[in-house]
Amino acid sequence: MEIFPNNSTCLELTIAVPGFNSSQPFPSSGEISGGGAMKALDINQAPSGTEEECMEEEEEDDESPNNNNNGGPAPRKKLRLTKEQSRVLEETFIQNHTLNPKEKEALAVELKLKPRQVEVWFQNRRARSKMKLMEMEYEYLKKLSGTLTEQNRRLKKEVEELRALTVAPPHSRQPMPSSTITMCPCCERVTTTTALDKGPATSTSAAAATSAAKMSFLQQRQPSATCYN
DNA sequence: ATAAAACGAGACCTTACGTCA
DNA sequence: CCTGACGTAAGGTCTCGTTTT
Repeated sequence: MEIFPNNSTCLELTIAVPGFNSSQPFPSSGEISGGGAMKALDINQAPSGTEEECMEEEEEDDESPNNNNNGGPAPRKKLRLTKEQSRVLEETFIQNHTLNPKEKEALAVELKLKPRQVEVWFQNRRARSKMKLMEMEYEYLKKLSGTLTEQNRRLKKEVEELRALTVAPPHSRQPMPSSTITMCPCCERVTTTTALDKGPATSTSAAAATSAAKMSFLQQRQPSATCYN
């Protein structure tokens, strides 16, 4: 599973979620049209009989038992979409995360729902997708944080070892300034320039060998001498 | 041409209902 | 049967882009 593109500089995430095309996160339909009056509609209807049956009788729900309680606020009834309705909505969502008014209307007719219901379903579906994406993003960043912490720990240890190796014995040489060992934050290359160029300052051959090995290791880590970042 | 009002749509937050353990 | 957790449909509000005045 591909998480971040290598050159990503923002939190744009590309995660393959089953049934969800993340390469087109939330495309705007770009369509402006009427239809705002749908907001006031009460689309609740009384569930009578089976799930399937209750969906068959749309368009007459304004007189449903929900509204028969003498002027008081009608108790909200939970509508459950049928499996088939959910399947069609899901398939449509995979193709496009937003619907223009025509598509919404057509889908509503096909599913025997009201356009407002289709609209709400898509709103909630987008929200769920986003939440799932954010959860995955959170998990990824948590792992990344752990990895970087561990890497940081190792590099600090490495720097300490290098300092110990490159600092001369007390009587033979001045201690090396700490600024001579640096690490480029962008390419993670350790740069040791000043004193090391003059060769190992240790007096014993064993220490010299160790130092040479370290230098060899470092040179492997930094194939080019200069970082232009 | 520009600013302000109006409008529409999506995002976001919240509530309420149905289901299940 | 009761209860709490969870999923989800839907209501309300906010924000932003576009159109109209």
